[in-house]
Amino acid sequence: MTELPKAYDFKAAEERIYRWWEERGYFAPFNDPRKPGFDPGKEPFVISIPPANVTGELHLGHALFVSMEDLMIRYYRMKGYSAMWLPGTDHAGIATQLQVEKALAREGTSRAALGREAFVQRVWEWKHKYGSIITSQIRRLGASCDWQRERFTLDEGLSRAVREAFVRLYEKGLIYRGRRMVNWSPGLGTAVSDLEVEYSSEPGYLYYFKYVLADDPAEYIPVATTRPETILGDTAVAVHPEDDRYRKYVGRKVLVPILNREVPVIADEYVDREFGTGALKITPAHDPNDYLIGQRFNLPMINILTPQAKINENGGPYAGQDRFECRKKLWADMHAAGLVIKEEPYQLNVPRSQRGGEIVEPMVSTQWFISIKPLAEAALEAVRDGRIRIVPERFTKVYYNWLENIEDWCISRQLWWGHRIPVWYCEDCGRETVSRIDPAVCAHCGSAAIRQDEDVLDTWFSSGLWPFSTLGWPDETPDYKYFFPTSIMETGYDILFFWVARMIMFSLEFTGKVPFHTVYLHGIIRDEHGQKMSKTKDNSIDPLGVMDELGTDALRFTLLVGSTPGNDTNLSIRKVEANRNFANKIWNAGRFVIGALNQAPEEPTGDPDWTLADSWIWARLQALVRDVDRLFSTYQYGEAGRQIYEFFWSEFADWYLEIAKLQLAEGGNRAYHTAHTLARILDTSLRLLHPFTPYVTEELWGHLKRACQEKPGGYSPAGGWEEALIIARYPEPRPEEGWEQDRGADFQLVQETIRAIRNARMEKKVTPGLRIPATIAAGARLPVFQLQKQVLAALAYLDPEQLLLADSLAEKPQGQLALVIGGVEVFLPLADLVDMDAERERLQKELAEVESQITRLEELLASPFAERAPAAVVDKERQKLAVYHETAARLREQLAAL
RNA sequence: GGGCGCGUAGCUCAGUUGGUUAGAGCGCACGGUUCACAUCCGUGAGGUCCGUAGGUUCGAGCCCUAUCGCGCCCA
Repeated sequence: MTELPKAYDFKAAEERIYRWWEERGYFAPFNDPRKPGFDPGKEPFVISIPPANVTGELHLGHALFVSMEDLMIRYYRMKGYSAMWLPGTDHAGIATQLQVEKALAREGTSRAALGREAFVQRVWEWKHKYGSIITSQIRRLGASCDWQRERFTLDEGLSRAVREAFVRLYEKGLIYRGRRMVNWSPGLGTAVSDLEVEYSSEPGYLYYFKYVLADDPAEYIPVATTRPETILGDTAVAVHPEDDRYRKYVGRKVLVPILNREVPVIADEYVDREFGTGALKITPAHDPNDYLIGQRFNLPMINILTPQAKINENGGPYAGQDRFECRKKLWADMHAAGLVIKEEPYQLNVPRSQRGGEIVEPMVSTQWFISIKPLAEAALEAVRDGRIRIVPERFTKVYYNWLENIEDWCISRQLWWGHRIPVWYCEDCGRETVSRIDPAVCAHCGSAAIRQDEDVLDTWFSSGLWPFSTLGWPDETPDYKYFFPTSIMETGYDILFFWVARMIMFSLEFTGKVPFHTVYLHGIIRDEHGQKMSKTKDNSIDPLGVMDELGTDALRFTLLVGSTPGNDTNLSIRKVEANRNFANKIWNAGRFVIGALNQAPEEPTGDPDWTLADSWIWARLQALVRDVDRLFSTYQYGEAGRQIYEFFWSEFADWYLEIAKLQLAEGGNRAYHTAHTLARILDTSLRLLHPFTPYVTEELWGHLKRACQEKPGGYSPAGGWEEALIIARYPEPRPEEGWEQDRGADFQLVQETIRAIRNARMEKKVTPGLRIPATIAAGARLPVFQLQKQVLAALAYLDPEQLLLADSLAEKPQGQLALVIGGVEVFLPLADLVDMDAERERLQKELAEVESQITRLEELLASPFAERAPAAVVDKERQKLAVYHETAARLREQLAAL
């Protein structure tokens, strides 16, 4: 028999429990294809973790997805599935490379100085040193991942998968290298994909200037631009073919300002006559739309920028200047040359790099691309035909929309950290060798003078293979055969395109299967007032600090219960505090139950004779189990958590525990069966709660189990105790037995009576703790009240000696406070406290309220409602009306008696 | 320009397939040293029916239309 501490000490418990779970092997699937006795017929439940950046640090986004996925995996594990949650990290090409470069800069050296090989070596060292920080932080959240199966995108196996995928796509002609417009990040010195660019609305200017006709210096076409420096790369001026203002110029030449290069005036439908001057300068090398027009008209592309976004030799006098410096200088020179018309303030749509936020330049560059349309088609079909379901459903539309309008994906990055592109160029014959294993010679001419492409692949390319590459693909490993396709992909809606869509495309392409049957999308965590958390706003919450302060369970429960599918969640410390209190509530209710068990009789002395409270709490528990089951099956995890919370605190702790105290005090058979009920309700509650708050429930469950086992008298559940709560069976719903409604109604009446008396005591300022007399006229409910006399007396603070129960009273007690609860009347002799006038007023007010309800219901029942609505609904209203009638009658009697 | 979400108590949010004048936590007011818990217990106030206006229906916070405000995604 151990004394539990008064408050739940999560600090002492969490680490110990986590270690114990892991050591005992509970995180591994119980049915493991790598182990003897494996049964391929048992259904697995599998989640692959969204890989965290290997150099990242835990933030609330991690905390949310880890909590969600752990909730799912624990639930299905307890439901008896062979649950497997595969953890891992990705190499986060840009982020990691930047971190290491920063470190190098502090040491006074640089990537360039080190050279490629040494640099990559350095990054690996970095990874080995810091790479486990994020995973250890994920562990702190209680994540029951199968760490034996942990993967990293640059692992040998996953690298092989990347290689295989690349080669297959290349051989199918779906990967190509080309000179095309890409988004260029000057600071990073690499191309980025369309998705990695964010557009922000910022104030700027629209610059109006003159494009002078080559053959007539007196004439000009007015043109407007937001980026004057791109004038240097102009190769045409375009106007709308039906624009009368400019039609006459089409086919003639104009002079590029300052450079005086001759460029044609062309006519194209694309030009918006309303915008600016209605004439458009065309810079095919530095604007995506101009690029398309350039191709249509076969215009030359003049690149004016270096990779660092300085003006190159094509910029004439401006060569060597930074892009923004050039903007100013060029414009000043045009001013001086009389070419400027005006500037006006204009709201720009500035493309910025998702990482770092610098302005991205559209630039023509040679890169590798995937022809994505054929893959997209298959991915669309998989969702359309229901093989994959997206939760919440509205995101399917977003998914369709993106895939239907998808552009080829630029997959090469000018970085060193990542999967190097497996293409070798021959210096002799000039052709490409693409190979699964590094070639020694050119596949075409046999020359040894080959060199590998310098670039690496977009990190998302390897992430796209994640659900199957982590299971051994391209090999048909036992893991792959059993665990793939996985079950649910749980992640944020912000990476639906980046990751989810690409996994689906790749999986269908390479494995022929969908990677998962369900996509569950969660939202973003914001601060208390819905603001996005950011370092600059100083409103971010550090999950590690919260866990230190308030416990992991509190944080998890807050995130889980506070979020609904697909919606953002506002988090505040106050909420976490409230849930820390909940964890403590669980703990203390558990302490009470365990204490009760310790003192309870060893053996029953007879069959159970269930009290009203016993029946009620049991019925409520079973209803809860049914609700939770239903809610889990529809992904309403938050609602499930709320309902368990509500049950545990407001019903079990607030009511049943209080009544149990009385029942335990009776001793004997009643005490035995009460303790038994307490144990069963607590056990079931802990099971229900475990996926939400794993630590406190596991800890307490262990104590409960021990306390039960110390008693020989059968306090344990029918099926016996499992080793640990994490692998215990989740409560299964069972149908109602028929008695629940009536017993529930009886108990509710008792509750209402107690509340009414408490309220009256409060209003009349009766000394707390003073036991007062009472008379109750319960009518037909008399038997219920007779049985509940003790409960009533205890919870409403009545004097049991002076608690009179009757079905009706021949004469109303005089000068007493009278309460009406349905057909039940309660009289409290608070003579010196009762002001008759005030009483009359109170009763009249109550009566008026009840009468208005009666009128409302009578009208309702006289309306078409009575015939049109289902009988059960009508019946419910009729019963309500009957109760109101009774209440009104009692109130009138009392008024008359005053 | 297209699409989506949100707008419910002072604050932050829940609200099963529409069933009948809505709930929680925090906050607030008042009262509590009852042997599980002050990280607590009890009582209460607070929404003139759920942004606004219409509509469908016997019945709408939940469905439809329009409109206002806030936010997001895509172009």
